[in-house]
Amino acid sequence: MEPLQIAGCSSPLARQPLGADQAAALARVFKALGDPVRLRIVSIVASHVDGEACVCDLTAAFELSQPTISHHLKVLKDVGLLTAERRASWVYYRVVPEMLAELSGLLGLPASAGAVA
Amino acid sequence: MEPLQIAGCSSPLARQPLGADQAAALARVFKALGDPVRLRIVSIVASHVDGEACVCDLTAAFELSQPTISHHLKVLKDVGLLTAERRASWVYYRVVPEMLAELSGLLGLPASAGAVA
DNA sequence: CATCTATATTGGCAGGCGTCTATGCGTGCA
DNA sequence: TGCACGCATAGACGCCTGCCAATATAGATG
Repeated sequence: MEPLQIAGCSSPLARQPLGADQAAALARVFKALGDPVRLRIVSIVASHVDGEACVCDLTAAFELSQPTISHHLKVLKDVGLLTAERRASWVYYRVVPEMLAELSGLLGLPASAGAVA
Repeated sequence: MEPLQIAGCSSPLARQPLGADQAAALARVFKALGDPVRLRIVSIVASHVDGEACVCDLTAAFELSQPTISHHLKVLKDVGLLTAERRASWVYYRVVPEMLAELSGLLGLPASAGAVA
């Protein structure tokens, strides 16, 4: 279960139809973001001090069980959106900026393709 | 089932933790993109001549039944990623550039937060 | 080693999702 | 008016997913 290898698909969606393989790889990432809790987790981690947060920070932010948060973290890590690092008793998660940038660039339009004034 | 109202959340994910409501609204859109077929549909429509494609163009691009394609189109339309317009016997779909731009801006990092050369 | 804390894994369950076939609806045409 | 075509909807079925309680693992501490 590799974290995904988005070859050179930094071009916008509108340039040419996505291949089946690229679409499958990208869909995994979007699906990971397609959950309110996971979206908030990414946001919390990204906006946290030093860009990292431990699991205890996250469990405190939701009314969900610790295993559930751990599960969501695993999903986000598996698709390459987060990385984990253990320090002492705590595990700190960080976002992978390149991955967000990759998605952002993919969705980004080729300059004023339909932008309303 | 309104197509979503992403108020003024054009700021990057990392600025501050997403509220539960914003996260729920955004997750709907990402979830819609979290399917390989739908991702390819968006890409095909976006890259098609005149930026629009009819259902027949899409059914031809997949080895899936016509109702399945129609279902995916409904999902994409419901979250506001596509619009539909009937002309004669055909229904033409278009992407909503503002929606893609919205997502792109949200994922976009606040300038070189970790961009590798 | 015993134990406590922090996190991960397992297993189970209810609900959601993707797909199909069958059918309905709207449009163009003879 | 009737038929053919393009597309949407309805219903069914199997799989995936999100949630939890229970348990396992890893590190710190005594």
